[in-house]
Amino acid sequence: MFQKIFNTATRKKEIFEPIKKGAVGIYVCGITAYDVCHIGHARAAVVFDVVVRYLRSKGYAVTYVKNFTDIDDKIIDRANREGVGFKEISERYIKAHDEDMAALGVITPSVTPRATEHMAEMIALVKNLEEKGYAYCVDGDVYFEIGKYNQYGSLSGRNLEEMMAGARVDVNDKKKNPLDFALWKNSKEGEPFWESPWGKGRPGWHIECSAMSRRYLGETFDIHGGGEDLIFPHHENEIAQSRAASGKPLAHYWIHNGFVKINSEKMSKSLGNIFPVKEILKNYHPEVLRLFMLQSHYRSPVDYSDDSLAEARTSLIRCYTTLKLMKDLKGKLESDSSSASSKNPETVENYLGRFEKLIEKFDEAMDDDFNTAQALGHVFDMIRLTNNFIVDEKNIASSDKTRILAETTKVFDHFGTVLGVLQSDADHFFASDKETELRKRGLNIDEIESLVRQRESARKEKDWARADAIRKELAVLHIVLKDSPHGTSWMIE
RNA sequence: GGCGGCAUAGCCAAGUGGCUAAGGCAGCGGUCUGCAAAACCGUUAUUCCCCGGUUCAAGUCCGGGUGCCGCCUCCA
Repeated sequence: MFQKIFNTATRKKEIFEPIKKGAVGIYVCGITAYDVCHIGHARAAVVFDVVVRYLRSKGYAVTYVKNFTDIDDKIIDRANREGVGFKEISERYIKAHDEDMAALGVITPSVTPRATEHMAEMIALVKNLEEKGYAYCVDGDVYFEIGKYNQYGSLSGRNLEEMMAGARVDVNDKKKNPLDFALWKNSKEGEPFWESPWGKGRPGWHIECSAMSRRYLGETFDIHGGGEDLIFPHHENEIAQSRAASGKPLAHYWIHNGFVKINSEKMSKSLGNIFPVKEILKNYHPEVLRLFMLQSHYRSPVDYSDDSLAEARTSLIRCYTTLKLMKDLKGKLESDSSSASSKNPETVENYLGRFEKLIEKFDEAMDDDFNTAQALGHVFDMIRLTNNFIVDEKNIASSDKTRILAETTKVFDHFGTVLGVLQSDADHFFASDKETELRKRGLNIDEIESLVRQRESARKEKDWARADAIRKELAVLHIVLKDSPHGTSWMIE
């Protein structure tokens, strides 16, 4: 099957053809390190994480570059407000970013370049543009002259007249055209600066991505990604700079992820509805957040709310319940020496055949522009099928069970590796979930366990009235009990 | 003002010309259970915002309307 990708540049799904067979170069715009990561950053990170994971699972050697913007107005502002150097701010938030990403199970990109470590490349690029006549210097600022570049607007589907009519562009009389953008900025008194042919200054925002993608992936590479808000002006400007400098296309495929809304509203500082990743992860297992995001297509907006995460948690519990059943059955099989044969040998082949089919369907969904929502549908089909097998288990010979279990494990490994979920041991997952829920609800584990023990002794004495009274008491706290021959376990609903 | 997107069950959400409109959550009936929970089985959209059109065939294409949203300014 071919990999299809919706290319923002053409607004169509296209068949993906890498420049170099078997290899993929992908550049994604990372964060500006001036604050902690919020759920929007998390979505972008998870989306491209899954893209890279899937391409790798298909055998591509993927070089994934995600940058850090570590010098910029907002970083300087924050440093001034706190009375510290800009480096302290950027270091702090890069570190926080790395912690969040690790917690979310996001695989570290192949290269994570920082703007400040590529000054020479940026200066060379700006110089190149100046020499070619695409850039002009005014008072130590260098601007890109869009009038000299006739393809401006190709990515975002705008033309110059429309944008001029829009008129909401910043007023700056140094520029020949209001849409010209800064490649290099003269540094003001007290601001950090680097020496350059235009005097002391610092890079404009867009130039770093052009310089760093070129350094690590070449003049033209396969995929460029980012949030949909970056289409204009950031990516438009990147294309203009790079293409003007090299005469070649910057990237063949442009992928943009949709936004996260909060309770149906746009997330914004003024509404005060920014959710830092760290806050969310206090209340939910990271895979809950991943599952929540992957249940929608990456280009659609997702609407974050407590209810929607709670729902995703329930779904994830369904998955881990099955993984736990598998684990227990595996344990049972190891100490089982019976050699009875299966009642219906064809059912065994039937299971194996259907597992195979689900892997194919999963991959087909992922091939179709990374349709994780559809792929998850097949994951849940696999959950149901595995549960069927577990119900059916008594009729199947041990050797066949072992075979089937090995196969289910393989299937879930594939799904889990691609989506970055189901990566925990089932018992660990439930333990961590229980801990999180207890903390969130302010419940005391000792009290609960004491009641559970009291109920267990009541049950031994067949004092059902007492047992049910305790069940009811715990139910008020949203605690659900599960009796089994080996004792009673509980979890929080 | 310009550009673009979305509208599918109680909720979330796939599906972009053709077998029975995925999947999750919630609900209902059943099996299992001392009672439950989990799991399983069955069930829940004669229909995809509205009106017209194209077609043998449309949720899916075209035209119009209504509603919601995003971008055009730093933003994942």
